[in-house]
Amino acid sequence: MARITASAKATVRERLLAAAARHFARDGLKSASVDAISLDAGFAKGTLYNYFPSKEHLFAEVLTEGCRRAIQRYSAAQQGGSVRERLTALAAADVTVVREDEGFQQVLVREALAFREETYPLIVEHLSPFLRTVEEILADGVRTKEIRHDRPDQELALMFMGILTLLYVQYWGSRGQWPDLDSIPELVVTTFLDGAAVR
Amino acid sequence: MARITASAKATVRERLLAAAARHFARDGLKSASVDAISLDAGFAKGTLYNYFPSKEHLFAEVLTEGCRRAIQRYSAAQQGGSVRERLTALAAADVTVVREDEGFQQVLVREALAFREETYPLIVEHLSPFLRTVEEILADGVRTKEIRHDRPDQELALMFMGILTLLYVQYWGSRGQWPDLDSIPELVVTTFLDGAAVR
Amino acid sequence: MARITASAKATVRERLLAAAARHFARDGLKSASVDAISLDAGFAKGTLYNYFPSKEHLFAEVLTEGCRRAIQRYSAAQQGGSVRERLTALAAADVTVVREDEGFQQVLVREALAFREETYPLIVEHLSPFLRTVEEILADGVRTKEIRHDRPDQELALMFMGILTLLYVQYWGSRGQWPDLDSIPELVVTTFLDGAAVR
Amino acid sequence: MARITASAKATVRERLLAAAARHFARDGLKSASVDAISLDAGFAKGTLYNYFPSKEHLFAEVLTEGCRRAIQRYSAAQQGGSVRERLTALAAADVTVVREDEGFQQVLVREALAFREETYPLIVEHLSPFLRTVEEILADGVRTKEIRHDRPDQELALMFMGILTLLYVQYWGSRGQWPDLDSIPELVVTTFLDGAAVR
DNA sequence: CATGAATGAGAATTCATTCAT
DNA sequence: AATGAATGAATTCTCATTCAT
Repeated sequence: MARITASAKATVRERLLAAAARHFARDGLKSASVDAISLDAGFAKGTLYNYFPSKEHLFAEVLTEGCRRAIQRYSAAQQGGSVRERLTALAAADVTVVREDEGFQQVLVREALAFREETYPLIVEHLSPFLRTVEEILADGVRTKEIRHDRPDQELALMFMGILTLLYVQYWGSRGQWPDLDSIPELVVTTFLDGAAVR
Repeated sequence: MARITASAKATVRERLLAAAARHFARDGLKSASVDAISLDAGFAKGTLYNYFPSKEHLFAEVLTEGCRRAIQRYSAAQQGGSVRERLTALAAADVTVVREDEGFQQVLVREALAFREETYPLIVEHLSPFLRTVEEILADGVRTKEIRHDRPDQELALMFMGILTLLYVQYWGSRGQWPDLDSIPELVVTTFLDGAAVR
Repeated sequence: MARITASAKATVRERLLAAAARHFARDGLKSASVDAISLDAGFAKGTLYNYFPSKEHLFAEVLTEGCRRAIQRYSAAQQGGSVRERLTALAAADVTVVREDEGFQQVLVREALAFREETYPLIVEHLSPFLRTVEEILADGVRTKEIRHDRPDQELALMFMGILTLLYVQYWGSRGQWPDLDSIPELVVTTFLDGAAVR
Repeated sequence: MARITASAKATVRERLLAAAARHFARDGLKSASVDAISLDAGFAKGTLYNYFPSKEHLFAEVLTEGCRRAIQRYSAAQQGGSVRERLTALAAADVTVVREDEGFQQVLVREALAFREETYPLIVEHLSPFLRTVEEILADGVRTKEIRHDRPDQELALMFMGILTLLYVQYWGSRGQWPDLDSIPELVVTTFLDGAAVR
């Protein structure tokens, strides 16, 4: 089966990555089995090693690929409108990505919440553009007096992303019971902006 | 007075559990080593099996023990005062517990965020008393018009607990950089009640 | 099976080493199977790893143990007598060791002839006392005019050891046809001292 | 004139054999990699299997080819002159072959010293013409009283070849420190004929 | 009870070999 | 004829668990 086209190779690679994402999302790095991943992708176990030198490298590639795809999250953020509108749009873009790449994004979220030495830099690299986008929106909001200025933008941005992450976890954990993906953008924004207190 | 019993010589079982909590918190269920746990507790590895039938049982016991200890979280909640005061007190009590039993609480949080089939019931069992306490406070708040009534108490309570958990994760992940434990009660309450928007 | 006596542990270790020596002698480092060695020694495959951290370490230990036992080779050399008598005695002592530890000595000889980077230092360490003993005998012989002085002692000593090694290899290769072990001491000495030419 | 054909463009098979000889000489049968051999020869790994059915067959072919080339060793032996002169000429011819085909000859020597069942017949087949040539020279020498008659010609011939082999091993092992190739013919003859004893 | 040596199922990884292109 | 992707048997090594002492 030699002389396969470059695109065919890329397809195999993608199938392996996708299977790996599913397994890592469900089982974590340690518990996921290389054999099972390969088999799940439709190949014998040896095949995986023609594409990735080790389980750890495969995991890193899943993370990287997840990040690469997630770039759309923040690049889709629109420029104009109120802070509420822009944050909602950002969250909506994010939800779209998550819906399409559930495995990858689960792995990202799991790693983000685990804070492991080995993957921390990768995760930070992935999160920071998203965070910066949020910070910019918030900074604009402070200027327009939409956002309170008694808490640092960075901390607020972290909270926004945290609440969003939280809702994903809740979504995955409840198997879609509550919340569902579609309601997440509004939920995260109202939670973040308005709080629970009566005004 | 509690201090007297607490300082009493730890039983073998408790030492094993504490060591297990530390290791599970750091390494997770799969990566933690039975051998290392036993050794860390000051025993040979065989000893552990005189107290727990398997690694999985040990993990479950750590979870259970963590829950048992965490009961103080919500039982310490005071009855009177404003919603803000009561939620702050509840969070403060929670922080106290976390500070004392960091390993156990990390394991709980990690499991809570992973939503694994095997441990889900245990986690829910642990969370529900806490959640119900929050719900009660919020229900009181709705009655006193301190809390908005356009969102179900249950969902709001979940968000409160989620934000609290988030701050713990952020605390552990940043190695105490931000936030520190002491600032968490106020942070969670203001985030939850007030939101980021200017009023 | 805990609380085994120290001597029982040593026995297990020795059985593993002996089995390893047999297998390494026959198959070499790469082809020998850790599982087969453990099984051959009468243990399950995992047991070997309670005594040696890796196949390479095991191999090194076999080499080291072979060297340790081979110390008798040269320490048994008598002081007095003619060069011929002393060399014969040295070779005879060597043959005795080889007869008792055939596996170990085969591994040593194989490694000595392979000159691999990894084991070269160990081999040299093992050979040098033997070589020095030969050199001393030869130096005495030069003084007493028994040995020709037109070739460096070191090179002559290397040749002596080489011829001895050669005879072992020939013995193992011919499966004892020629030479047999008993005839080796005289053979090596007459080959080394007298040469094939008529005088 | 031989040089013309020799410098002719090597066929694929010959390039593969040459690469294989290099790798087998360095790494041995087991550790050498089919992949690396093919690549080293300038082909993809599949190509090798168009010429040799298996790694073992390839190894056997390297051995056979080494033997075929080594025929010059003994065929170059001159007829006239003293035993010393004839043996020196034989060794010199041998050294020339070794110098040109180092990889092949290293594989041969390694195998000769390992005495493995699988390759023993091949090795013997290769050695016997060389041995017979030596035996003939020695038999002539016995007749002319140049060679002692108290030891069988066959054993003496084996020792001569053994000492020669030994010097090659020592040359390879010391990376040319001692002896160098040029000095080997005289060394082997003087060691073999004269011995170390003063006459 | 505590111990820790022995166990062996299981996991990651290697690599000679096959075969479609 | 050359290629190199796919294969899967084989191998090393890990570690939870057992159990004799």
